[in-house]
Amino acid sequence: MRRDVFQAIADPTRRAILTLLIVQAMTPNALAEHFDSTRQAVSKHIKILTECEVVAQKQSGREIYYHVVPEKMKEIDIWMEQFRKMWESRFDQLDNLLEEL
Amino acid sequence: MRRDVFQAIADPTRRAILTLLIVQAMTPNALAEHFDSTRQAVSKHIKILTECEVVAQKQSGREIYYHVVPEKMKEIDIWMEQFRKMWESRFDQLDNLLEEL
DNA sequence: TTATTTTATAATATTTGTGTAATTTGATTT
DNA sequence: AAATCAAATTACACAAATATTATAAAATAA
Repeated sequence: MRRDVFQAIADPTRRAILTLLIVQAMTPNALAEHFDSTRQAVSKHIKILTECEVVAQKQSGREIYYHVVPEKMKEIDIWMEQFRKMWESRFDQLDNLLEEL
Repeated sequence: MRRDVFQAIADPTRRAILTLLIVQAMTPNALAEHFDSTRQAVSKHIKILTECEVVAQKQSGREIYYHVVPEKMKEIDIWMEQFRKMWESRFDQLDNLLEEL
C-alpha cells in the first residue's frame, strides 16, 4: 500500500480536511460535520493522512485533535521545485528561441 | 473518474514520467525504456496524464512527442500556497507563543 | 457503577486503478 | 500497393481504495 504525501493529497476530501486543519486543529467529529459522508469515512481519511504522516494527533481529555505536519507538506514543495524552475526559465527559453530565429 | 492534477501526480511512475518530460519531450517508446513496466502500461499512464491535461502531445511524422503543460502544474503550486503561508508564519507563531508564556 | 460520548477497528460491497495481451488504427517507407 | 512501425484501443485479470454498517474500546459524566 502506497503511503506518501502525494497519495495523501490525491483525494479531494483529504485536501479539504488539510485545508480545514491549517486554520485550526480539529477532532474527527468536528471535521465530519463539514462533509456529507459519514464520520467513519472521514475517520478513514484521517487514518490515511496519519499513515502518510501528513497529520498528527494530540489528545486532550477524551477528544483527539488532529493537526497538519508542515514538514511533510514541504516534501511536495520540494518536488514542485523542478517545475518552478521550468516556468521561471520560460522567459529565458523565449529569449533563446527569438535569438535562434 | 477523477481526472485532476493531484490524481496525475499521485502515482510514482507518473511523477517519474513528468520529471523526464521536463528535460525534453519524448515518445511513449522512449519513455518506456526508462521503466520496468511495458510500453502499454506506460502508455496508459500517459493517457491519464493527458486526460489530466498535465501533458500534451505534438505529432512529428509518425511519432508523437509528449511534453509537460507547465500551466497545469501551476495548479498544484497554487494549492500549496496555503501551506507555504503556514510554515512561513511559524516564526510569528513562535513569537506569539513566547509572548503568551 | 452505569450511561453516554468519542474514536477506532473489522467486515463487507462497490468502485477504481494497474498491468498484460491482443487487436486496430494511422502514418511512413519501400 | 504492400510491408512496416508507432501508438491507441479493447478486453481481461488482479490489486487497491473507498464508503458503509456494525462492533469494540476508551474516556467522561451522571
